[in-house]
Amino acid sequence: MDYNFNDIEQKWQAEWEKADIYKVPNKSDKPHYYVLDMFPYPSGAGLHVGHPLGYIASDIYSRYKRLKGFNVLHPMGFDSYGLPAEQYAIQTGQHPEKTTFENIDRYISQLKKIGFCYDWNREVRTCDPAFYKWTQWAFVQMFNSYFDPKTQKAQPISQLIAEWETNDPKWATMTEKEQQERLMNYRIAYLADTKVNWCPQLGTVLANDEVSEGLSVRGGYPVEQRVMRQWCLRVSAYAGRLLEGLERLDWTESLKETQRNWIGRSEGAEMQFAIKGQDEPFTIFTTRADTIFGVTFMVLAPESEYVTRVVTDEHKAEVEEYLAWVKHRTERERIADRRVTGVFTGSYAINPLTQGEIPIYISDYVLAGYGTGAIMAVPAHDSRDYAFAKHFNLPIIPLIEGADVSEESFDAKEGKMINSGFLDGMEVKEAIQAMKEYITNTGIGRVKVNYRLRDAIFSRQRYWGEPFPIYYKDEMPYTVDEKDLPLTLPEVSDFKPTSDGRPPLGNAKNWTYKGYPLELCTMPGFAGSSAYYLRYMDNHNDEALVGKAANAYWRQVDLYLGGSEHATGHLIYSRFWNKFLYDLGYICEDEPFKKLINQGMIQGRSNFVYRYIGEGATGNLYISYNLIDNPEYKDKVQPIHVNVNLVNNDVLDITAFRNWMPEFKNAQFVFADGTTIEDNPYLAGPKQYICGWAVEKMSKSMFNVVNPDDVIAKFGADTLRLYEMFLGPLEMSKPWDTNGIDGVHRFLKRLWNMYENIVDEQPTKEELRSLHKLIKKITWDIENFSFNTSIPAFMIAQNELSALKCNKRAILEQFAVLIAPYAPHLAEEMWHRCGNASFVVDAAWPECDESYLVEDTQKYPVQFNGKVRFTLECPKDTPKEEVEKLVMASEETAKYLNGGQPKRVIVVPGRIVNIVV
RNA sequence: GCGGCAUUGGCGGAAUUGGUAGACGCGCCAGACUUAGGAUCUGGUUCCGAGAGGAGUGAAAGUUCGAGUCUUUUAUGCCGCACCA
Repeated sequence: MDYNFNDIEQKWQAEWEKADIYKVPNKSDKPHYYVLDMFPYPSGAGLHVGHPLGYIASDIYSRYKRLKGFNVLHPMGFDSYGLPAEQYAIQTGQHPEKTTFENIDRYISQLKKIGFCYDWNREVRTCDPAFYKWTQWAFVQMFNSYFDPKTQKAQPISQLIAEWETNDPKWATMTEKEQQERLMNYRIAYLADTKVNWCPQLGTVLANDEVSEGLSVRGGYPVEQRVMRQWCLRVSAYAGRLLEGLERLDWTESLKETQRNWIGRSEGAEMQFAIKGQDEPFTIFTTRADTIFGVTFMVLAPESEYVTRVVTDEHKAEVEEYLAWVKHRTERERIADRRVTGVFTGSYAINPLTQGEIPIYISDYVLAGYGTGAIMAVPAHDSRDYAFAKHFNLPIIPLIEGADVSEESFDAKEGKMINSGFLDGMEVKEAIQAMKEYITNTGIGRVKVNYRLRDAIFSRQRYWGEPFPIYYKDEMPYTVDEKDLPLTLPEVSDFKPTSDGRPPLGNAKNWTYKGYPLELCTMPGFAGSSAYYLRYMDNHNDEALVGKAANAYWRQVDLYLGGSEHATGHLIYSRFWNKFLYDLGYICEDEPFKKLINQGMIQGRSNFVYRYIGEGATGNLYISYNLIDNPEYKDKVQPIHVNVNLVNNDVLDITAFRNWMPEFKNAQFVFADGTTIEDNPYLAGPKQYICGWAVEKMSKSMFNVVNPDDVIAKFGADTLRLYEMFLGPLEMSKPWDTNGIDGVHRFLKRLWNMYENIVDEQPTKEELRSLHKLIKKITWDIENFSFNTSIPAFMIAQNELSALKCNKRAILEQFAVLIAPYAPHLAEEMWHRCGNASFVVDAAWPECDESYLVEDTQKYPVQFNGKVRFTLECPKDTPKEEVEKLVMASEETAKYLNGGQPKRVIVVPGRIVNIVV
């Protein structure tokens, strides 16, 4: 009986679709469970074999949960607004909607072939007006809300207005524009002049997580700093809650740590320093208030608002020159070039404790966006201050006993304080505490918590994104009425910016609302992905993002699977977005994703041929990998990537290679045996050309991309699913190596062959033991997301049952259920072969009966000094003392004791015996 | 610099509470069937050694009757953050 995976898979996929068996109701007596995959951005290249890894794992889990009696929500959709489609549109003139939809269609067809149990009735697309209506709606809510620091919650901004109307006489006297400007300082979605990452090549600003080392993540173009008026989301207000919420999440420690770093909480103090000759003091932030006796200068960020106040006339020219120089530097230059730079302002601050005068400098090592943009410099105990002090010859006062600061600063928070007035003799930690109390009591400062997390810049000067539901009246923004949402993306004559530099929406006709101009920017990629998981719960609801009942039923994502590259972007933004909706009472859970697993990256496994470039090279001769270290070829070959699809088990398909590209048409080879003559390939094997290999990123340019469609055509979706899991632990990154796939494919064939003549006989004890061992193992594996170890367990069980010539329905039927999450098509066929008319998806997960696992005898490995010498078999539940007697009486023991006496005999019941000699 | 994760045969990896290291698969070797094999089946395959035996989980030390697993030090690789005061 042939394993005709093609027929089996197509047949069942059609049956499932016909019966709509993956449709999930929003109401059920069953317990609910929500399994979510991070939805993909449908790129033009289609899926490669790395993409479905997480989808397969979550599919196994979903199917398992369903078999366990849960109502499982397992949806899929598409993150379909974004830069690549628009860049492509600019290059080709094709509408991004067209290419996006084509890509989505391709993704869907690829995904469907793999046999996932997605409820496609729930599909969402972020570029669909019915979806982005709710993205815009959420933005309007953010515009109309403020963050109340007392309750640490978002509140309607009407409350703030009401309070000002009653308690702030100034409010009534303000013009509408002034009122709007004031409100703008409170709104959760607000307009502000901010320093942004401007990417000239992309023609847009980018969020911090979209920039890496001064280059755009998408495209790798240079990014520069610019001040622009932008929409921002007050994410930073939620910093404390975002940090604290991590405690309650079942995420990996490394991911939580990444988020903690990104949020960057630091506890310190704000302190006021008087400026000599001025009335108004200025404020600095420090985590080391204890070092105030060692302050020898102050530093302001170049963009600090204090700068104009402290610059004296004599230093004005010099300062302006420095500020101009700083301004022209790009982020990239600053990162690359960390020379100490700075300029003296001419002013002096007064140390509030010593009353000493300390010079005020400006330097770009102090960041305007963090703390107050001003610091007190303690060169002895901060390496950055130290470098600055050395450069400008400023004094360095050590504050910790025994610290040698002649060569470098002593940054550690340990040791006894010296030169520090009333702090002398204290440990650093005590001193920090004492100083905090001192500044609080004397009023020269206050204890303050600072976060590194910045507000999210939310404007993009692009076309292919959600339009802002905002229009401008008297230059102030107002929201489009909710009844008029969605505000649909208009057609434009050109996807590029307008000739006068306005964003592409400037090319749209009649882009107005109530006669006023609409916002020209669109929202960033993360807008649509920030609440999509809520929309799946109730995606056909026209009245709300998610209906109360649906949300109360599903509550939150129980299991979220995706790549770790979203640790600081998407996973921060959606937590923020979720908390905001929670505050306003639209949803019932404060955190969106209860448990989160990052699947590892699948790397490519590249293959190489070695072109001979030594003496007399024709450029047409290729040396087999096993020979390249021979003296005659060593250092005379050049590795060339070869398409991995032309290679099998590292053996090159010569004909396919010659046909691959014109330059290889006449390729000649030195084969593995050292000869160049191509003999009849049917004769005596090794006329083979062996390719070298390396693990690299999976990419087109390395010719190591493997398409799941090809794998499915050759081996079937079930083999693909099993093999992806078999590769290794889900969370590890690992290379895709098609070589091993035969093993699992053969296993499925052998399994399939067991279902030929099924009989209704009573299973034997051995058969039941095999089955129940398997039930126990697979259940444990799935519960613990250890999918890779299930495949060997199936193989072992199949081997055992096949050795027992098992063809009993009672066993084979259960086996089919167990393997159904992994290989759903084959399992369905096997299930039906056992005589079932229902779908295996609706079967019940088998329960392990431990009584079948009990063995009659117990094997004890017997160790001598920790080394196993032999095993002793004795009846089950032999008492400890009895086991010891049996061991000591054994001939083998006498042999290894060699006449000596054991010092000690350790018997661990049910486990092992160790004899110490 | 800070933080997280990893390191086990030729390769991917297994070992779930400290208890027989190398399961399972690939590859390789031998055999069977075969005109043929990139098909199928059987056996072998950590290293050294003919064997008895010895060594062995990146390295070093420690705890223990017993360590891949626990502790300390250290090396290498991957990932994240990084002038955040």
